[in-house]
Amino acid sequence: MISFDSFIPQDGIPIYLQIVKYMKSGIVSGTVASGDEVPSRRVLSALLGVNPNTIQKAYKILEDEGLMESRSGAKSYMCFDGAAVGAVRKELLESDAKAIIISLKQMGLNKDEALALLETYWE
Amino acid sequence: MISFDSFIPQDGIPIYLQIVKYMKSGIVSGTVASGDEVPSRRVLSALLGVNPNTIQKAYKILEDEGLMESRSGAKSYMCFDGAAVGAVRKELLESDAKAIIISLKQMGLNKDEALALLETYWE
DNA sequence: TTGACTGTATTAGTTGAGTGACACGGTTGA
DNA sequence: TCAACCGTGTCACTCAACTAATACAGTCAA
Repeated sequence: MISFDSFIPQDGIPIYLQIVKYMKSGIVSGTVASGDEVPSRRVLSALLGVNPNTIQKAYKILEDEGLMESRSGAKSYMCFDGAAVGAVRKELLESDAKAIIISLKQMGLNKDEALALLETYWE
Repeated sequence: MISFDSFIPQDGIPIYLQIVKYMKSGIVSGTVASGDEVPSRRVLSALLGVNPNTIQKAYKILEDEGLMESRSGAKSYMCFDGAAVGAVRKELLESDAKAIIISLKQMGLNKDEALALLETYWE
């Protein structure tokens, strides 16, 4: 069963997108494996304090992207191959790096200052 | 007049929040000074390709936070002191660093890998 | 079969963003 | 001086996206 212990919601970004990203991050880091059982819509919605439909929206995206399988009435499972992992990894790294660097550059930081900032706040 | 040349819109985040953050980043980096004239709602909306009301929403927030002054019919100007700059700087660094590190940690990267990622994509 | 779980669909409320109109301030020229 | 005009900020209305509330339908084990 996939764990959502380290899921940290952020303001200003749709929850369902955060969930999609969290799952993809898990795929990349290896904490989410193909065949893993996924928490039901209701269980996860109760855990995160949101509506089951919000979870459904996230799961639907993962299903449409071929990373997950759902059957009406039955439990849902992750389902992907090695090529998919590579694609997701590339997608996440590029989008994250881009967003991060935009933020830091707009603040007028140079590369060294940015690296120092990450050092400071990492823990 | 404040420049928006280096404003880069991002998907999934409300535009008015991005504008607020961009202005605050400018305050921190020194490209935006107290007394600087602010582009009118219409001018900036045309420049960014969004609606004047979206700009208005961003400006309203900056005004409510005491960083900007607007008078009906007249031009708007930035207005803040040194203490405000320090507060905004702290706010931005903490929120950005937090968001960045959440993203990277969820992907299972350790500190060294995160620093290497930033090096790679900085340019 | 039955009951408790599962995924799915329909509907409504809140928030972001677009369209248009109004009201105020400062400049210009008679 | 003063009236017209243009740019400015502000507000009310509308549409779409995100989230919530509720009801419906399928699966599986006892």
